[in-house]
Parts: sequence; C-alpha cells; structure tokens
Amino acid sequence: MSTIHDVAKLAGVSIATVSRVINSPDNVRAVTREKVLVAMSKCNYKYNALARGFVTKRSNTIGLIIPNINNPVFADSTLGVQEYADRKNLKVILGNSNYKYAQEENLVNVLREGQVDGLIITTTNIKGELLKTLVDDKFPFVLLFSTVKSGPFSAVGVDNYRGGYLATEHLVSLEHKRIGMVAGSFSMTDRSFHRWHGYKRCLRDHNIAYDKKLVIQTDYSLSGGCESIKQILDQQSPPTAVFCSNDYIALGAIKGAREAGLILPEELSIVGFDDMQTASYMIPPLTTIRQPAYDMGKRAAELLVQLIEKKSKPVQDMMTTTLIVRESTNKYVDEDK
Amino acid sequence: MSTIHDVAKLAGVSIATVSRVINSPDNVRAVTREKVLVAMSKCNYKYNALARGFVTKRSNTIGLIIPNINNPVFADSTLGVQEYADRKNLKVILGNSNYKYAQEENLVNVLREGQVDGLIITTTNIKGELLKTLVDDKFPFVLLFSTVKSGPFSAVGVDNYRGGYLATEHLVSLEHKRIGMVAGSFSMTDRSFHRWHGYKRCLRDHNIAYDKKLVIQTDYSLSGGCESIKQILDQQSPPTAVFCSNDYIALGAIKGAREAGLILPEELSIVGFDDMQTASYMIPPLTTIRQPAYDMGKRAAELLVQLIEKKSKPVQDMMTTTLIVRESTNKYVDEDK
DNA sequence: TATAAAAATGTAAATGTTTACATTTAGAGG
DNA sequence: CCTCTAAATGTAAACATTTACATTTTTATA
Repeated sequence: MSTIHDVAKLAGVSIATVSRVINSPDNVRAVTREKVLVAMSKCNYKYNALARGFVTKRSNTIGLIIPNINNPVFADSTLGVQEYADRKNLKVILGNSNYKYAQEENLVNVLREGQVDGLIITTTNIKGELLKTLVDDKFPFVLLFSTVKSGPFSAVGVDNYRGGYLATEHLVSLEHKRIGMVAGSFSMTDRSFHRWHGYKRCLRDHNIAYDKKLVIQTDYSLSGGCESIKQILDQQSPPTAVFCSNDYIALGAIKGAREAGLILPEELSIVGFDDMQTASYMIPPLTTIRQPAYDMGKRAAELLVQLIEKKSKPVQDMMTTTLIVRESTNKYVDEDK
Repeated sequence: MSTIHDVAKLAGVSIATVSRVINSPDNVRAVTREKVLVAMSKCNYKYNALARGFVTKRSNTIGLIIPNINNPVFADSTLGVQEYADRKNLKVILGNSNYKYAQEENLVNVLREGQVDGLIITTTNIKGELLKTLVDDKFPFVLLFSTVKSGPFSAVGVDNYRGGYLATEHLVSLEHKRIGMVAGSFSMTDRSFHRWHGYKRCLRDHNIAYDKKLVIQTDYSLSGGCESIKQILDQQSPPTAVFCSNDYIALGAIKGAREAGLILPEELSIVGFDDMQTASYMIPPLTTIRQPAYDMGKRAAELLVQLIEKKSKPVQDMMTTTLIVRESTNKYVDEDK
C-alpha cells in the first residue's frame, strides 16, 4: 500500500502538496496538481480515511439507531437519512435496537468510541440515562420519531397525541361507538402511549365512555397484531372499529380479524398509523395516519449535520400527521336494526 | 478528552499497560488492572477507535451494499448480517445502490478508503469491472444473493433457475396453460434473468409454448408490478396464472389484477419469489418460492469474517429454495366448459 | 536462599495524515 | 530589472494508539 509519501517522492513534491491536491486542489498550481495526480495513479495510491479521521477527529460517519429495519416505516426513514448523508459525503452505520433499551445503550456506547461524528436515535426510552449522558457530554445527536417538543437536543417527530386523536375522530365521524385500540406496548416506546392518550381524549370529547377491555397492548409485530385483535374481538360486546398503533400491527390485525370470520371493512373498521409504503396495497387499502417518515429521516440528518458543524442550537421539528382515508374504514351499520 | 497517556500518568503505569488492560486484560496483574480501571473512570477516558484503526489497519466495520432497504427481503438479509456482525463486535455501514451500478461503484470506492475491513455486496451487475477490481486488489468481499456457483470470491445465493422452475411447475401442476411472468428488469440484476430461464425451461418440459407476449419486464417496485400486470392482462388471450420475479412485485401485481376486475385466486393465480415476512399476511396469502434471506445474510457475514481473518479460501454457498403453497394459486378452471 | 523461568511492565518506534508556520516562487507595477 | 505582494510549496510537529523488544518483578524449584 502506497502512502502520501510515496506519491510525494514520485512526483517530486512535498507531502503537504499531495495532501492539498486531495483536500483543496484549487490551492495548488495546475502543473503541480497534474504531476501529483499522475504519480498517484502510477503507484495506485489509496487514500487512507482512517488516518485522516485520526488527525481530524472526524470519521465522516454517522450512526443511525432504529428499533427494527423490518418495519417499513423505519426503512423509509433510513432511506431519508441516507439520502442526505450521501449528499454530504457521510457514511451511515445502522444498528437495530429491537426495541430493547439495553441494546440501544450498547450501540450508542460502541459507536461513540470515535467511530461516529454524531447519532440519530429512534429511542425506545425517552427517559433513559442514555440521552442525559449524551447531552452532558455534548455529543451531537438528534432524536428521530421523537415525542418531545422541547429539550436540550435536536429532535424530529410528530404529534402522536394529535395523530391518535385524528384516527379516533375519523372512526367517530363514521358513527362508531365501540372503538378499540391495539397499542404497541407502552414500555417499548412512548409514541404508542401518546397515541393512546389522543384516542382516549377523542372518545371523551365525543361522550363515548372509555372501556379498557377494548384496549390491548402488544409488541410491534405482525403476529402481535394478529393475536391481539382476536383477543379483543373475542368478548361480550366487541368493538366495531379498531385503531392500531401502527400499520405493521394493523396488517397483522386485518389478518386476525379475517381469521375470526369478519368481513372487512363492513363488520370491522381499522385505522393504522404511519402510512407505510405498502399501506395502499393492502386489502382493503388501509386508512391510516400518515407521518412523513422519509422526510423526517432526511430532516434529522440535516439537523445532525448542523449540530456537528456547530452551526446551530438544538432544534425540535414537529411535522404534521394527516389522515389518509382509504377503504379499511366504513360507516357503522347497526345490525340489530 | 483524556487519552491513554492521562490514564497512565494518573494510575502510575506506562501507556502500554493501559493499552493492555483494554485489549488483553488477562495479561495484567489484578491490582494493576484495578488501578488503571479506576484512573480511567476518574478522568472519564473514552477509547479512541479511530486511533486504533489507524495503527491496526482495521476499522472493525464492514460495508453492506443492497439495492433497496425498502424491499423486505433485503431488510431481512440485513438483519442477518447485523446479527452476526454484532456477535463479532463489528459495525455495519449500510448503502443502497437503488439498483444503479454507478451508485454501487461509488459506494464501494468510498467504503474502501480504509473505512471498512470488507464488503458484502448484493450486486446489480455481476459482470461489472467492480468485482474484478476487488478480486485483483485482494479486497475481502462476499456476494449476497449471488447468482454464481463458482469464482474467485465468496458468495451466498440460491439457484434462481431452479426457483423459477419450481414456481412455474407449481402452476403447471394446477393445470394452467397460459402462464405469464412479470420479471424484474434483466438489466438490473441477473437473478430475475435466471428465474426467467427456469420459467421457460419448465414450460418447455411440459410442452407449453413460450409466448413472449405473456412476459413483461419492469422495475423492482410496487407500482411496477401493478402496471405490468394490467398490461399483460389487457390482451387477446391473457394468462390465467402469473409468476412474479419477487414478492414485492407480486404485491403490486395483486393490486393491479384486482383493479382490472379479477377475482383472486379463482380467475388468476399468482406466485411470488422471496417469501418476505408479510407474504403470509397478504390477501390472498401469497404462494411463493422461499429463499432464506436472514440466514443468507448471516452466512455472508460469516464468510466475510473468515476472509478478513484469512482463515479460508473463497467459498460459494448455495442455499435451497422451497415452494411455499398458500392461497394465491388455484387450480385452473376452464370457463368455457 | 539462590537461581531459573515465567509473568508483568516499560520504552520507544511506527502508523499516514493534517496543518500552522516558514520559506520559496511567481507575477505585477514601477 | 528591481521590489513588493500574493500565491504556492515545504517543514515538522501532532494526533492516540499498538507492539516488538527490553527490562523488571514475581513465582517456582532446588
């Protein structure tokens, strides 16, 4: 492996000049630059980014921690992060926490060892020590799919409370009275928790009594959604509509409902959350609360870069959710009539 | 930021000893180790992985290049790679080529600058200069979702020809005579190409004439599948069964077929390829050719580590595909009867 | 207790860049 | 052709580790 020294010798210049043609070619005379370039290809020079990182204290790499790349909404946000990172010539290291806080801590610690200039974290535990430590150490990071509107760090998210409210309101407007919810476990993320509060509040605003038998917590998985809906459905007076914490759970729930013998959406309306890419390809196409995952990822990356370059104070960016009405929800029909 | 030197001074030992408690703690006496550990936490020492990488010429990071993280099958394989990488304390840098060879080249070049100890590549162009260069430079890499059974590099894949054959055979066994194919563009990957050959061969073996009007190439997207199936269906004698290059396309195709007014699977049978996680949650649940994406990712990572540690010669690992019969395929019914 | 062997620790060089500062060169204006 | 200024280039230190080798300490054995 040839180094900058070999190139310098071959080209008859100093190593500083070689370094300059790499980093600021405009500061070297055209003839010299040419000489160096020729020498470089002659000795098959490969730039050593590790050495550069060592001296500049920059790896030009950022870390992205998400719960699970299998969930399309996280895949979308990842794509957004990458898009912006590419533009800035940053690499992105991806880690899955699998909704486990311990795993999240572990990832952060590993990545912080100088491997990464900053972090984008979709956290599972907003209250954890982890974030405090990062703040204390002034380590650049931004929260993605954040639930907080203010704080000593940058964040991009969405008003989950409002999203939950919106979803429920849609169901109410379709004259449903018994509206259930399949919620992602509150212990796993508080996003689900806020959506649940929006759901409850909306019921109250419309004088519908909250019935805890219609709410179930599950893990963020297809099978979780499938099992849970069956449980909810299997009781005295089952719901006629269900709000699912996210589309992924909704996909499972639709399958579960069908397996329980229901016809959708006539006998059961379902609303999801996220608007993942395949939502409109589901049968029935899923009515859902859209959050702009791709844009959120992109924005998070942008904020992170600003932080790294110390160009800005922490910023919290809350994007808007929108109700996308498709065909998984239906006006309530009273079968007794 | 404190360094190994600060720790050494504080603990009253040499820097070599500090280095040893980090890298091979068993080689230092318990009392000394304790002293060092205490000193470390006292001055809030943070290990500098960049400096280590610089001297050891190892970043403990591998690169993973896939076409698109949005396709669940690539998400699955990514998870497999990460699982093994975690076990070996390796980080993984993820890059999306978006099925563009130029983007793939670019990613490889960036990552090779000493940032990465090895690469796992799901290539879009098996014939490209890229692989040759990597081989020439003896840079450790393994091909994932490879189509080649031998060569001067490690690879893990699946017999796509056989997979295509299997899928078609299933349709033939259901007595279909007009069997179409929605293929991913051959120029994008040769996996699709091989599946198509398997399809053709199977038709021939069963004395069914190949009709090129029943085959269409599209990009690997949901909308691609949706549009293409409509096109195929919209002709004189449309197919009664269609083999889709992958599940992602199949998901689009199912939507397209429905929009064209067909009832599935009675009026049109569809077979996919991949068996992505959501395949069994589709309506109808998708009959497909399973390839073990997660295991393939894991195996690829394993082979890469062996290559990096120079423990092995290149190995090609071909895993088996299996037909998973669900409900998107149906026995052919002749409506004229 | 003396000695040899093994274990623990220390010393110093090496790694491939960037960069502040110093020096040289080129070009402009008289 | 000289002087001055600006641009180009060179010099050398710094970065935080690892590691081969040397030295010291500990342990085991006679």
